[in-house]
Amino acid sequence: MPLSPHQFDRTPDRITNRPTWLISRAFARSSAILSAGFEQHGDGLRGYHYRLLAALEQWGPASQTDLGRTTGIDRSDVTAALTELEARHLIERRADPQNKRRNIVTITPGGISELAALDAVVNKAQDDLLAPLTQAQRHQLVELLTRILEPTDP
Amino acid sequence: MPLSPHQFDRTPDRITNRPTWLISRAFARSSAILSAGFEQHGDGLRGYHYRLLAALEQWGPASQTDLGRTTGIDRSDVTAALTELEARHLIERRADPQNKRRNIVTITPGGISELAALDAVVNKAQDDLLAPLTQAQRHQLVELLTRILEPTDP
DNA sequence: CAACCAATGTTGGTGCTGCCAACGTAACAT
DNA sequence: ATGTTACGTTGGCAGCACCAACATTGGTTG
Repeated sequence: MPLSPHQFDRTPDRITNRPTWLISRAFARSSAILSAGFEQHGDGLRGYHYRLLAALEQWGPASQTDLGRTTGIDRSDVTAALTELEARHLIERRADPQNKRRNIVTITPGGISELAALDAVVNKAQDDLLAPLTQAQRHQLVELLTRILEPTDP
Repeated sequence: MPLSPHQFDRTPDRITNRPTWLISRAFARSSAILSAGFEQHGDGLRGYHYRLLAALEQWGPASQTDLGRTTGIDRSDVTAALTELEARHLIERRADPQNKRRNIVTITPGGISELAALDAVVNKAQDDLLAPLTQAQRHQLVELLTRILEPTDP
């Protein structure tokens, strides 16, 4: 009885239990939740902008290359995202007197409050995503994912 | 001492310990590993093709809409990916006599052996990705991710 | 039966993310 | 002084996810 609907109520085993598949699905859900949140509170800002603002707020002024390194965003994408942030007066770029090829990027007070708003969005996304897990399980998940990511840093 | 290099040897806390961030990084790693593998054994096939072949091999012939439902791929993307698979004679499309708007998609013997090759790539990707984890931890991770994904199916 | 609505495949387009190549300028190394 | 590296910028590409519109076909309802 091919093509009957109840044949399709689960994903293929070959795929379902594979970490790479699960991670891609988790990422899809996570992205959907985040972008929905960004769209609501959206001044058109997205993940890249959030990462950059967070890095700036946490570490203070930095060059664009350093921002790229710490946020995992390519130099060229950093340039584009910063331009959009600058247009909204959320960051400032000024030339480094010590090194004329370098821009020193600073977060503005407006950027800090925007970051706070985005933080709320991102925090809520964590809860939405991890709703089915207990606190201990959430911690476990973070631990495991961290371990996966750690040894590749250098 | 702003802008000193050792200021940047870690990612911002605000981001680092957040599941959405970790998942996005894990996905990035996973994608990189997979696409590297696909490129080596690549006849230009990518994730979509693998998912579709796997679904067909596991469940037998199906309509495109059903394939989309089970693989989580949009109808329009299913169409495109199947066209590419068909050009390589890895699948066949034929009209459903019972329902003229429907295509019945079948995997060919060539498709099955291609799937086997891709399976090897995907299996290796699991090992590469989860290298830092013990078997128990891998199982734990799968369990946690599955739990996150489950309740949103309906 | 006729009129409407739902499903199906197709086309074409969008957005986000992650990359890479090339360029000019500036700093550094030898 | 020369060559090499770092930096920011521009422009492009690929993969994944998603959406809108359309013609065709099937089913449903008045």
